[in-house]
Amino acid sequence: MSKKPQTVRGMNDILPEVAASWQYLEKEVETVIEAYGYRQVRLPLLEHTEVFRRSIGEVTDIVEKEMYTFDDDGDSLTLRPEATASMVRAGITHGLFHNQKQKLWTVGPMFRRERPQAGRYRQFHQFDVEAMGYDGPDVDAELIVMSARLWARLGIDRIRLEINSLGVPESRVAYRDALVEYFNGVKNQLDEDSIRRLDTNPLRILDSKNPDMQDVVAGAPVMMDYLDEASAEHFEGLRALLDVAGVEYEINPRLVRGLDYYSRTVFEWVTDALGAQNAVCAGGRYDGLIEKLGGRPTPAIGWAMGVERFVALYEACGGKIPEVRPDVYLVAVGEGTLERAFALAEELRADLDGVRVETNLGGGSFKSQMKRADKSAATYALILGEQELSEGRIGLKPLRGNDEQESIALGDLASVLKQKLSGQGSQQE
RNA sequence: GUGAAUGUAGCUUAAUGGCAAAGCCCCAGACCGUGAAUCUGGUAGAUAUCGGUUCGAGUCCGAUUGUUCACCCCA
Repeated sequence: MSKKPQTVRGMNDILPEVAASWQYLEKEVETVIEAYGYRQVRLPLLEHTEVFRRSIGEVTDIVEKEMYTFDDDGDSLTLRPEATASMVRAGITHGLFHNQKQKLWTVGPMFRRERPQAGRYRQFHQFDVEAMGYDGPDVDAELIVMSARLWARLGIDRIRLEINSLGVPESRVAYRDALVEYFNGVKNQLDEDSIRRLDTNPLRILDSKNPDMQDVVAGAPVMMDYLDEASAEHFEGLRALLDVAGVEYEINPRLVRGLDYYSRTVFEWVTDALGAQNAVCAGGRYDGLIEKLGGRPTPAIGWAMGVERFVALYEACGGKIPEVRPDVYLVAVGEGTLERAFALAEELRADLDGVRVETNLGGGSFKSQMKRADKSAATYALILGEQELSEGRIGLKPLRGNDEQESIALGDLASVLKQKLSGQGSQQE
């Protein structure tokens, strides 16, 4: 055990069984996202540290203590802790926002140096969807509806939507001041964390889970009362569209996000199925970010979904992953059969596109080859022995039913298989 | 980052401080050219790591490390 190398803390190997779940679910997500006209981009994992400092915010936990940052010959580089900043940077770099709107998505690993826990890892994975150049609220609603469609499609029901509006920066500043004033007035009732946040991020005090704090929090001023008129109208527009789409939501006036760049619409899909890691998919509008990073003023909104949490939630909701198994397993025993079987397998793969043909590798007795065929869960075993070879035929044995083994002329094999496999589908439960 | 629990074969789990076990998995055979059932046999652990207490430590103590739970944070 001691000699076995270990993964770096908080980093996971995704082994075949789990990877199969990921593959299946990632494909589902892509199908939904692309149905809304979003196009995929693939971005570097490394950015100049400055990109994240300026977008996420200097005083956020992510920037202050969770980033993997290193010096690269005088350049400070950072493994991306989230995708939005990189997406915006890429758009600016390539002029994607010059009189253009963009609907983009990406998926991949993110890195945050947090203390690991189930559903929280130092390398984790996110789907990220961003719409730039749209000032909403129709696009706000569409992005939320898109995620709702995904849950519905996959039978994910232990999830609910919370929305809020943070207003424009000016109204947010006014609100923040009011909040600080209120909390300072009741400072003797605040817990240690909240007193600390008073200086750093007073909005987060609203998020406190400390039961002793609930009364204090309940009496705090509410963001909605500080919203500027345009933001309030925007929010009403979003609500109306969500109603039209039949998406249920809850207005959570205490919903704030941990990244500084958000403005107006923020939302979070939360679940009770994953313990403390209850946010599965969350996002919001960031109308000031593109300009802040050096682009033209461009409104934008997006969301990110944690793949690990998404997969866990799917399973918690009873979701199943379709098994992928071979269609045929080719057994070859006896003089000269290996060579013929090897060539035959290639012929089948060429003639029957997409059919999964597994050949027995490494020899073995007839019995052990048949055992492997059974264990592979293939639909059929193809049996090529000396007798079959001399007759130009091959045995086709169903492994998943009581049907008799058939003898097929080698020349007819491809067409017979094609018929049999299309008749019952190449995938079963 | 704070507090707590936990770590024994690939997996699941045994072992009053006294010889480290079992089931599953895997391999082979019983069975001749036919898988699954049954039976027989076989492979495999420096009990996470380092140190301490003890005649003797998987078991007790300390540190380290991984994982997990809550906080924190967030996807």
